[in-house]
Amino acid sequence: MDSDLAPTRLRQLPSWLLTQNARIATRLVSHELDALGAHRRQFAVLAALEEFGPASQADLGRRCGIDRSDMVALVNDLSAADQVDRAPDPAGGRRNVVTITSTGRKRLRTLTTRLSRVQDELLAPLSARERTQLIDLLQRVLDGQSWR
Amino acid sequence: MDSDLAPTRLRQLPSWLLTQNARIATRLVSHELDALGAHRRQFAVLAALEEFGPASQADLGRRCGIDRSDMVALVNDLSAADQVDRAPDPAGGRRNVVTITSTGRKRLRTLTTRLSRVQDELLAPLSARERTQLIDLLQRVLDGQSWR
DNA sequence: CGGATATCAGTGTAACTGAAATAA
DNA sequence: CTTATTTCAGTTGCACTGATATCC
Repeated sequence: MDSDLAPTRLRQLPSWLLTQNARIATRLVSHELDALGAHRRQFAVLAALEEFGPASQADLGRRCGIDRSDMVALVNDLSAADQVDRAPDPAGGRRNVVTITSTGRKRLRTLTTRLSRVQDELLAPLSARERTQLIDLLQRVLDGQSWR
Repeated sequence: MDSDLAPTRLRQLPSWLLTQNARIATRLVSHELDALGAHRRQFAVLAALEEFGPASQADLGRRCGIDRSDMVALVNDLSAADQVDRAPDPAGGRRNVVTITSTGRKRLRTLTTRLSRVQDELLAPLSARERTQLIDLLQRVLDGQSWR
């Protein structure tokens, strides 16, 4: 695809621009992570665990924008790779407590550096000032949406 | 999800912001189009046909960022709904010529007004000036990528 | 009884891969 | 033979729905 060949109606439609940008971002990121056998959502979960400490699967889902029902398999995989521990919450309930392991922290560090390289590639057309501007605008659009 | 609860590592990661914004944009758009039995990519194809005139399926794919192999079923559906005509190119080759019909133009007009309402909803947190800024930044990031 | 959670089964869409067939 | 196109078959990741089970 050559996006400069796209119809004006699409090129000026925010929802289309967002999905197309997301598409190329996903492609760049996935390709980068492929070499490590890692997935985008695993990074999100590990980042949430490191920043906020142990959490339930439902919390992780809310924080990362991942459905709780998808979180099950996600935590299964991370747990199988010893990047997180999953244990029933001693406080009771059905709740699990998911904790990042030292292996998980190491993995997170690796993924972080890899991903930051990809961001540079993705945002190459923009100046540093424009990049922070874009980040700010995207955060505000996202924060403006309430759902469920 | 409450995006303001997301880890800093995610909230400042452009690729994550793009995919999350794309997700909510897709949800808003799809929900709006559901009532009409329409799909997002149908709008893209119709828009391309109206702006550039009859085109091959491969051209449509390049213009709209849709894989040629997915374009087959897409044109099948549009054709079944009499929104486009598909005929072998008299110039020869395997190429088809896809043409928008008057039904298709009417459909495109309906979809356009519906979609512009959704954009307002999506970009509600931004001023008019910020919206054009966002559009500009997204266009430039997209244009900066060359692939295949 | 709610209310929150975890889990499972299944669906739909989009994006993509790879190969075959067609025709200049 | 090369190239572009259309088409088909299949895979993957992701988002989502709905139901069930568990626990306070």
